[in-house]
Amino acid sequence: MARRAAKPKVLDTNPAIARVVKPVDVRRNELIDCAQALFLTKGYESTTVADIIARAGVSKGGFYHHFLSKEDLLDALIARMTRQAIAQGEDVLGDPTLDALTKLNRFLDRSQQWKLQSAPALRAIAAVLVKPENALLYQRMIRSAIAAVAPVLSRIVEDGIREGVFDVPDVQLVAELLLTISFARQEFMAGIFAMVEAGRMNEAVAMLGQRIHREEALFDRLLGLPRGSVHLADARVAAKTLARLRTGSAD
Amino acid sequence: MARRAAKPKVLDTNPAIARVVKPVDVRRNELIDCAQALFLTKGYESTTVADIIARAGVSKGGFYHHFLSKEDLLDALIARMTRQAIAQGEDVLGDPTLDALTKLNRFLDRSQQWKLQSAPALRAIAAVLVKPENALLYQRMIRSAIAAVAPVLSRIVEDGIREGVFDVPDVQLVAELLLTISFARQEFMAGIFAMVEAGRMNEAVAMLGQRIHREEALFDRLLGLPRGSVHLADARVAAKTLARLRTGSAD
DNA sequence: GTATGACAGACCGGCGGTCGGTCGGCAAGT
DNA sequence: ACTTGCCGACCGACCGCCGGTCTGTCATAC
Repeated sequence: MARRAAKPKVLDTNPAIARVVKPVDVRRNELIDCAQALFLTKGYESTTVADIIARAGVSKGGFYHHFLSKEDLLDALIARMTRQAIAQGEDVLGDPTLDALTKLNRFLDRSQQWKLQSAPALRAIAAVLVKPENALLYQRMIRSAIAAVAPVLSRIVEDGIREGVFDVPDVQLVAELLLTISFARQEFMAGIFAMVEAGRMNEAVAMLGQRIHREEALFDRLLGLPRGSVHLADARVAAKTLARLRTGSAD
Repeated sequence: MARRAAKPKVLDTNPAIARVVKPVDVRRNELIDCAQALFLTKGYESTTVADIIARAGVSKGGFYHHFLSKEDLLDALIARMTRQAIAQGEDVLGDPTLDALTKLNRFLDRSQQWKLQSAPALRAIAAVLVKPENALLYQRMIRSAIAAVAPVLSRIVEDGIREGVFDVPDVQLVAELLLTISFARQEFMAGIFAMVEAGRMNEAVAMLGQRIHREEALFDRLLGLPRGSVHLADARVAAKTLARLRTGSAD
């Protein structure tokens, strides 16, 4: 029997499955939601568009009506994540009464807070993201985040220079470096999480604390600040979060 | 006609195509050679194993006899490149009469020399590597290179600390940062190359020179050295290389 | 009613990977 | 020196699956 014989003459007449029509934004976001959940658990390459549409309850045609390709969906996902990320923490920047160093520290504290409260999710995400097969996903996220946040950081640094407190040779470069360090921390954290799950809690806490202090020193240096100016994160709080993480893990 | 009917009863009897047998190392390296050439021109994803075997004159079966998968071949390629990279420049490190700063500068100078003499190839490679579809290739190369070179750099930095000249909070972290900066330069260079090809040579030279000076300042700072200690690259030489690149480009 | 756009799903080409089969070259037996 | 036998390098038809296309259908707005 030839393959092409079964031309779609009459289809979609199945009354059991009702066709649901939704506003474009809703459908788009539903698809992005599903994709996000799948990408961050199975990885980008391993997730097929069949997986996505199955979870979203949409057909292939529906999918490609909203997105040009699988990668186009990834773009949309990254864009949404980036938008959400920069939305929070804009208020800190707007306050003109704050000096640059305070702004920076508040900014760092803010992101620390956010990381803590979403630590369980981040643990899983970090584990997936570090896997080599997700290089594309990883790179896109980081580049997009850097592109979005670097200008914000640059503003703060420029303020600091104007105030005569910061001293940096290249604002843009330093801002990107600071962010690069922050993202490199993700790989470090993947190791820490592994350690915690292996039961070597004390060791993990010690390493994390040390890392934080050393990164702070690096930040100070890069920004031309006296030692102890930048406050990256509280080591005790971080330790507590790790402890909470351990009890929360299912395996 | 059913698909499976054409079972391979008798095959490979075509006398026109002789079967060539080669030593394993030779074949493996031939395949890696072809893959390298293709990956660095077409990109990793766009290169199919059909492309590779066509170029190498080997069958599918031959390919999978030597490699477990396309990614396994990539691993082998990266490993070979890394091996070659660390092979050169080992002599600098071995010289015990040199102080750490001199070693570092020689090390940087050495890699600068290498980059200059292979500039045309690097231009093409940079253009391909920066494309998002090659994220895997890019990430693997960088990670492998960092993993290989970081210990070498760390050694130098540790020597410098022992000499009381360098002052860094975290040797490993700083070494990785230095390398990260160096690799981030590749993206910067892609922009410079584009500028050169657009005919804005003066602008490109100026930007490159500025970048070099600023990176040097950053290196000094990260290593706790007085300004002007680290000599990354000669701006004039770099400018000349750019000029040579322009005439050498085919388009 | 009718135009429009959201959605359905059979289909396609091509990809990475598999598998039964083939044959060159070396070494042991004579 | 000639045959034989074996091993592993090599072959290529085939497979399953995946991203993407295309024809066709239906809900909704006007």
